[in-house]
Amino acid sequence: MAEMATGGDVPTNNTIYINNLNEKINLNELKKSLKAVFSQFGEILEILAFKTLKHKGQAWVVFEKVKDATAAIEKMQNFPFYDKPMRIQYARTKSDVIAKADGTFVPREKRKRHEEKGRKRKDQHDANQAAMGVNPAYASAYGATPLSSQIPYMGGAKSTLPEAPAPPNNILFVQNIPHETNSMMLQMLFYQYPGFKEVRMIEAKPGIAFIEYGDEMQSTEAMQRLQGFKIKPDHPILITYAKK
DNA sequence: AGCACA
Repeated sequence: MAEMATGGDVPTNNTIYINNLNEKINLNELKKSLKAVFSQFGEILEILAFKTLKHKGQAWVVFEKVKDATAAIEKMQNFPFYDKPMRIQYARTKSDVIAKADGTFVPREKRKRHEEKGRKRKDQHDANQAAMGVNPAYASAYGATPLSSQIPYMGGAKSTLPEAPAPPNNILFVQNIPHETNSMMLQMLFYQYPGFKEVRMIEAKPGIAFIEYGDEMQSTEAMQRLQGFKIKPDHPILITYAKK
């Protein structure tokens, strides 16, 4: 039943386990950036990260659907995140949110490693197995918003901007960015289109950014794909060419 | 390196 094609030697799971994360980044920002990075693959139920010795530099991202976790592993493996390549695998065990949703959650006791260990392991294993099938309990509980539905496709029609549009440029000018957005989030968004070079945000001017691509064809493609993208609900970004 | 359930 386990498919081993991706993410190392661990069977598929709703949850991805990420390590080699930059330990200097504070947890809130880290989680926000992870959310920004991985939301493109599907609905995320939860992101967990801890700063304890044993768990720093690691995070768990729980997807509603296993296939989204699979896509995330394939597409984001070794992605340079805060200057370090992410290492991504499936998590070894099912996340509590998932177990709760499919009815297989068994509260775990305080860690005791001296007694009944084998037996508890087996119970956990059985619970995991029991949930491997279809899980209608949570399948419809979350309204995933596919990336495509967030992107108003311009369909070749000229966008009628109030001001004279700038001529094509390999650098894009992005406006209406939520103020809590950081450059890593934007990098994640724009990196997925070919030719991506860099993101530049101006500290003194929140809400805008410049995104550079190798050439105009590439910047144009990215602009069309990400035009109106909502980093935050009811807050579509506006992308134009930067002025030369 | 390190697989959790703040």
